[in-house]
Amino acid sequence: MELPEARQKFIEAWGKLGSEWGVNRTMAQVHALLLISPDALTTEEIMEELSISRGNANMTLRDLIGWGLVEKQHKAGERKEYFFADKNTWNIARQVAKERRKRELDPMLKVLQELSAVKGDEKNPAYKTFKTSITNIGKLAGNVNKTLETMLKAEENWFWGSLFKIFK
Amino acid sequence: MELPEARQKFIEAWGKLGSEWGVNRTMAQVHALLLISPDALTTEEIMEELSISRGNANMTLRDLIGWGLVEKQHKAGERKEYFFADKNTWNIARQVAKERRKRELDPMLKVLQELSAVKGDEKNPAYKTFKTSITNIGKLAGNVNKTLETMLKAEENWFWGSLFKIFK
DNA sequence: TTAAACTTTCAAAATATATTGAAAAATAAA
DNA sequence: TTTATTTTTCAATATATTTTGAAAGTTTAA
Repeated sequence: MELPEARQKFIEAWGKLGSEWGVNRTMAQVHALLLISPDALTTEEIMEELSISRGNANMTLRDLIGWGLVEKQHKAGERKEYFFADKNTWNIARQVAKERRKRELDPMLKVLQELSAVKGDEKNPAYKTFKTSITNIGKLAGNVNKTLETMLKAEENWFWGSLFKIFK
Repeated sequence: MELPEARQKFIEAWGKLGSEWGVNRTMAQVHALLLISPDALTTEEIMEELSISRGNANMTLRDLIGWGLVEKQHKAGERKEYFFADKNTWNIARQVAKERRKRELDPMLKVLQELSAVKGDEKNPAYKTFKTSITNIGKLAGNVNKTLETMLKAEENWFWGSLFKIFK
């Protein structure tokens, strides 16, 4: 397979994966494009390559910057902005984990906390089941949270190395 | 907080979380409802409680069964079907991990495999960057895959225990 | 059989999400 | 300042996803 076809396929696959994980497809595709581009690209180039509008490109790039996956770059003597993606997959994974924790896990833990204070009659099966489920989900979420905490602090080698030492 | 309000809040929160992770909101809500219900419910009861149509309830329940999260139950002398969710959070997590791996990670690994065979000129920066990115993403995906493999085989205690032993 | 109870299907409608594109705003050189 | 360039905004539009509901299908009991 030649490069242009391979690039196209990767951009498509990354976009599809993103949409399966609740990430806007275009955002995943812009990220994919930047991941395989050696140099920073202009909005214009991104619009061109992915056939998307200026507005879409602009918003998507801001989102990617908000996720900490892309950075602006300016070049000396140039008016326009260039965009560049961190290509270190460990950084990417950590950044995504960090943001999703903040946006989704933290609020969920808060809700579970609130819900665990529900009042009711211990003899009521509906009450007992509710409490048990909430408690168990809370424990799982807590474990996930602690693991993410560790992951965020860790170096890549150490993290996977430790996992594999244990998981044989 | 009293039980009815708490139930409502949980169903809402679970639905929202689902939609952030690419799961149809209604599907997550039906799952939530069954998770906090001590007994198996009929389609009728689910429709009523969540104010959804028969068609929607039926399709959603089939999906949940397809994900291995819900089971049909029949009661002696009854015509209609009852639906029941496994309440063990470890089973739920494993089931979801297993299905998503099959549906998303496996196909992605296959694509990355194909793409790593791209032909090109080692002197071309676009080629070099592409190859490096694909290789690195492939390595990360491989590590995730191995970790999931271990998780799927493991008992809950062993899995988290091992994580924490290492992660202090 | 026949009929009642229940489940499934799926085209149409409703809703939600993403995208466009042109105007307005911001920025920086002349 | 004025002008040219670039970025941002956002109402309108397009697209994608979800939901409905009624008809068709299936199952069981009489």
